[in-house]
Amino acid sequence: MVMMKKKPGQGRQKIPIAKIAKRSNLQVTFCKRRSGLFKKASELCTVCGVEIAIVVFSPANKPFSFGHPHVESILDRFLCTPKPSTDSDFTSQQLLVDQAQGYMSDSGVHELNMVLIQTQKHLEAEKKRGQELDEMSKAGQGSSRRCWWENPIDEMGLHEIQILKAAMKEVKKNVIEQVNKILKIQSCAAINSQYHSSDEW
Amino acid sequence: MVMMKKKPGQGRQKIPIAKIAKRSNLQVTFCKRRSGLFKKASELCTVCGVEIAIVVFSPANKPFSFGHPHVESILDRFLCTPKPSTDSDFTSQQLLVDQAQGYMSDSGVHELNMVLIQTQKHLEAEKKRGQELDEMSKAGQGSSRRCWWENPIDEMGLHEIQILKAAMKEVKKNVIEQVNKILKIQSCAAINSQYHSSDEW
DNA sequence: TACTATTTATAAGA
DNA sequence: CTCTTATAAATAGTC
Repeated sequence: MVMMKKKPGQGRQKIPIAKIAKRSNLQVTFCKRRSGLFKKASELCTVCGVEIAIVVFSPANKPFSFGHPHVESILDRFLCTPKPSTDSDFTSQQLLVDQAQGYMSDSGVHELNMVLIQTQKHLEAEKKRGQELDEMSKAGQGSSRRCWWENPIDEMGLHEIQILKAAMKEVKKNVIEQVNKILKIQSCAAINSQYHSSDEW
Repeated sequence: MVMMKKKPGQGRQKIPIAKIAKRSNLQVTFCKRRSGLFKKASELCTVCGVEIAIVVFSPANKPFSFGHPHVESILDRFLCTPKPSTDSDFTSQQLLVDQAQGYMSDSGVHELNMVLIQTQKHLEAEKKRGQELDEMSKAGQGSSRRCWWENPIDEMGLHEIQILKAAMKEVKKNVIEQVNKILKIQSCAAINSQYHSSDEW
């Protein structure tokens, strides 16, 4: 920090190594450190050009989140990524982008990158959609021709109804995701069409 | 930090306020700052006794994650929590552009093209697979089959109808919101970063 | 919220 | 990756 004046304050005290603070300080400390954490994340995004999502539940169980470019997109991507890892572990799913560690640069690279990014988003969407269709197909091959949750509700038992109720939020989320996918695909297709006319890139 | 010796090193240099680093330093910087970020998160967990999950995609698109107690439990909880869409969120529309122009722009055009082509091939494959699954799903359903929400209402009990009515109302509202949001973003041709925080605990 | 004394994080270099 | 060092940045305690 920048210091301009000198006053006999006591400054930052010794390190309370860990554990908990008293509740009077807990709220202040949480706010400060959460702000600091999000700032660090923001800097990391900017400096290194990466995508980060942070979810924090406050001492009062209030959700706080940071995300660039978008919390949910990152979480979706992460949750759809095979990650046989444990917490704080570093998994890696090498994407094709890794092969693009090049040296020379040229005009039009920016446009290419934009197209690549859009295409990869499109790919992710298609992959996920494929997985979902896979699950639907798998489920439809059971003893019944249709999924259990597609049955009329009055044919369900109490347990199924409860599950359905609990699943409504999931349904809502999935609908929203579908809309996002469609829109992404449309925008991607539009951008791609601009470049498909060129034979060589 | 503890200092015991003095040598004419150059120490921490001035603040590269933001933007991007050159690729030689990018990897190192990313590792250092990611470590620092996770450490900060860990401290926040311990000191304030809260739950935190962080997901980071590296410059090479490798997923890194931190979570206490568990990443997925926190993400699940967050995704199931009604999201206040109009919290204090800041947007940095330049981030994606900067990212594309910076980190990836030193990739060769040829390499980028190769990556793009491969990605598009992959995309086509996924699309085709999705269509096939779509056909299977459609065929398996038959004419008598339809989505559960398309079932005649008189097959449902009154209580279930009320539940579904309320739920679908929610779905509709959220979908509209999401669509408007996405369209707005697309019209700006920018991707924004979100910073959701609740003022109350 | 602001300020300050300190602690902590980290950019470069070896 | 690890270690060192000088310096930038975060923050605990206080008002």
